[in-house]
Amino acid sequence: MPFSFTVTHKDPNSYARTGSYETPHGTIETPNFIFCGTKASVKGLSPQQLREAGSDIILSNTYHLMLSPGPDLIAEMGGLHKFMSWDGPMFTDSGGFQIFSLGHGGVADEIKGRPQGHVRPKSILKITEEGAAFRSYVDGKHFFLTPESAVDIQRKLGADLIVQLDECTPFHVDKSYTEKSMAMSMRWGDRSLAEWQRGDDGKQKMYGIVQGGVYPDLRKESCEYTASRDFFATAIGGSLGSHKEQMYEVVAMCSPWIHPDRPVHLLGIGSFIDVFSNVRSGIDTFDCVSPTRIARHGWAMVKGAPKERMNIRNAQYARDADPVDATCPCTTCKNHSRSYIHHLFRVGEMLGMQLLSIHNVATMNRLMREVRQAIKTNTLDAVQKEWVV
RNA sequence: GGAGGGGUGGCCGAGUGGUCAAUGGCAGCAGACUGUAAAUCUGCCCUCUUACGAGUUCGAAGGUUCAAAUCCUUCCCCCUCCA
Repeated sequence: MPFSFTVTHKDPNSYARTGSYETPHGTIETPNFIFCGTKASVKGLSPQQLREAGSDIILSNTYHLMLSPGPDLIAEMGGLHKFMSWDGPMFTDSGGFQIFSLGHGGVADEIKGRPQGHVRPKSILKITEEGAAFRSYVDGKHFFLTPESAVDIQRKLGADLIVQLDECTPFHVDKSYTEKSMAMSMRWGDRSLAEWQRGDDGKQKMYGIVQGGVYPDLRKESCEYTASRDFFATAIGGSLGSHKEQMYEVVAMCSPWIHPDRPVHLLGIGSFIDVFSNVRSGIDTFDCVSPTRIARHGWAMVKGAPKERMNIRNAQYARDADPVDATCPCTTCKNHSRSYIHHLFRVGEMLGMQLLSIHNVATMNRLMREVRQAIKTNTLDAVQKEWVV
């Protein structure tokens, strides 16, 4: 049996749990973190470096790979695992997030009403019942992504875990739009599932996505929908609110209604505090661009630091001979000083971004290891205090 | 010796009578970033002030003018070309 999910321990006081998640490319322990390699690359890191930093599973994106190099090319090259030389478990996102982000900007832009003035041409053209029409930001060519084509592309990419197409609903829409959008995502879910079942070769399993914005009744309805269908796993998506507390509420309002035997993924979330909070709502896997993105922007994630991190570009680190985090076992912290990495950022050497990416990836992996251990030993509160001040 | 060009805020470099505390870029100081169109973006960046605002600036010193970085005079310093 190439796929299975087994809950190995349940926290008596919350929905928190540990699990063992088996895929054709290996078994991972949960809760775990899935690193974003959107365009078949976790930016700045080789698969070997990811492994060395303790990573178990990575993710790639249907939309971006559809534009370039195209699913047929990847299939011709032996599939995404072989193409990018990652032999572990792999997840692909469906492109649902791009329906949102290419139409509305990023999460922060959308929630804050896009105050930064930085207008990009919209590259999403139209969303209809049939699917979403895009104009490629690469060459302007038109693409039409449907639930069926999203599954077909993901089949050609060949990740272990794939996702139904959904519309990632923005925050700034009213309830009736959110409800209509959710209903369409459900129909897209059925179509995705039908297309997946039609070509099922036993090598992939599919996630259904919970939508419903910040509304408890809609979230419940969406959870019940995914649970009633033959998805292997559940992902929580869509607008999770305008601030962290609201996000935790939205995830928590799903917990009672999500299929309890299936793995649960929370899409796009990944700070320390977010992991602790959402694990208690039963989240088994997370993914987030933040660890690798903020690394490229000079931020090191640090256990127990104020705001969970330090800005290595700050002048105070120019002559600091200590490692980024003396308690961190990663190769960056074992071999390099804050002073050196600060210097690399100052002069724009890409090694700086790479060293911090290694550190942040290793730190997320350490976090997840400690969270798993904490759940098993019922010490989640104490471990959280070590990580989040 | 002759002819010409130029000296602007840490650097490069606009501006050639008022809308100039002075465009830009770089450097500097901070910040944002959550299913990645992100090695991106934002703010600050003479002094004092939270801000309003005030005070000193455009090689130096005088002068013309209601008003000068911009015009005139002298001086100092740099560069190019011809000898």
